[in-house]
Amino acid sequence: MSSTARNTTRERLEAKDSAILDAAEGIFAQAGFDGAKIADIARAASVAEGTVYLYYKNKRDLLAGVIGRFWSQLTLGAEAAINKEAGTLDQLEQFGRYHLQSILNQFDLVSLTYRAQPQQAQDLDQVREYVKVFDRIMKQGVDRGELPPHTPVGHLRDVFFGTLEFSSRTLKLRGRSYDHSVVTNLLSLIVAQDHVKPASLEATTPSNQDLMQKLESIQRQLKQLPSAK
Amino acid sequence: MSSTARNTTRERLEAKDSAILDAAEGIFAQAGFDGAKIADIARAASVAEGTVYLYYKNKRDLLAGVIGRFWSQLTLGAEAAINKEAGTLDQLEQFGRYHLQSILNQFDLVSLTYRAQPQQAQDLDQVREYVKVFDRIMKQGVDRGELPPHTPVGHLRDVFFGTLEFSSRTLKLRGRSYDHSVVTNLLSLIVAQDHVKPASLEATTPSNQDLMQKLESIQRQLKQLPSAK
DNA sequence: TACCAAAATGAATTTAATTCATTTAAAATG
DNA sequence: CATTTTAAATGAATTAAATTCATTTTGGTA
Repeated sequence: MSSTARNTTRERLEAKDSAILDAAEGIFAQAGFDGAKIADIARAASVAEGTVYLYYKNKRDLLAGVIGRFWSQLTLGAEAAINKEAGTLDQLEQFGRYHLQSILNQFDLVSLTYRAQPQQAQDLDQVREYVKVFDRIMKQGVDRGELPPHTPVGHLRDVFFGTLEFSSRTLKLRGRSYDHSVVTNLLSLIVAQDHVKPASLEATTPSNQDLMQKLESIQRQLKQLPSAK
Repeated sequence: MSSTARNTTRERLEAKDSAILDAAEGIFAQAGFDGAKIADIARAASVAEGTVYLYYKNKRDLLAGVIGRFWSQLTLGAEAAINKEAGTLDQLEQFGRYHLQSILNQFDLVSLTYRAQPQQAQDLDQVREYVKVFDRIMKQGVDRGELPPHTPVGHLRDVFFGTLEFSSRTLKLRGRSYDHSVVTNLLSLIVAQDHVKPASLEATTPSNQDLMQKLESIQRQLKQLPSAK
């Protein structure tokens, strides 16, 4: 068995796998999970029904394959859409725009995401990877001093993704398309949050050190103003 | 046919409908939509399989019945949990607590909500009713002058429900229970935005906290000035 | 009590996922 | 290059579960 032969074999198999995923993605998106028939998917992929089961254990697993690939691609797209040189706020805005646009354009696939994961189990790995894009932006913001060290990233992550997903549903429901004001509003909310300390509404009195940190943060932002596009 | 007889008949039918819904709720919550078998539900409700179909057109319709009843009850509970005399911020906090607690306690049923509604169709009526609880609080806030007239209720609604739902998933995922800080953080986000003014504000000598707020206000303005994209 | 219509039943039907004995194609062997 | 071995593909048969429907039972009415 030459390594060349092995490679072409693997490629052939991967091409077939891809064809099955393509077919499944189309049928799932168009007909929904229950409406999609394995027979239709097999026909669209030009394979026999049984062949689908050589690549995926069952229908749910096939959906997981489709959804996993979808979120992987979304992660790549997000990383391409974010300017690594930009400030935290700009990066958040870029990501927010990209995210909202994507989940609106592929609304059906996003909805199917919830069908891919059994009950209250953990997210698909690929979704977790996607979420990390947000975490990285925030972490960098903290490291750079653009966000306070105690920024509640976990909370803000739920605010960010929760708000955008619910907004996308609202837009779909009303038959409306992408609306940048959704992202703008969300960001202004998070920006205003900038100062909130972890626990309570009655924030502790800022110390002189806090004031100094804040002033330094402002100073850094002022320096970025002219250059920042 | 006397009206008494008609009533008892109707009551008997409603009791059976209720028994079917109870059984279905239990089985659906425990086994998920796909895992739930009509045969099991029928047995749990002490009726024949065919009888279920006299009350509900099909399995999906039965789920819609279960979910609809669930959200109706949630609406009643929410209205009971909110003190009509309290200020807008307090009411929001009461509703936020109630909502997060409820969706955590009944996580399975909430998850099933997405199965009850076909694809990108409109929400179940009962879910819409529930959402109106939020709208009413906000509208009252505007009417009372506790919120500015231009308060973007639609946006804030998506922030509110989106954040709480994603937070509930995060808590479940981590095996954690109700955490009040989620609600507190969400409210502080909305408050910091200057959309909501806390009820009592005492005019005092400017504290460090006041200075901090002023600086942040300046910071927000700076960020919006020239570039901002 | 006898009758009728509504309600209930569960066996039969239907639909679609999944399996598996068989065939076909590809790779290794000599 | 012919032969053997192994992997991949096929699609008819099986299985599981939703849904239907001919038949029976029940409750109300005259």
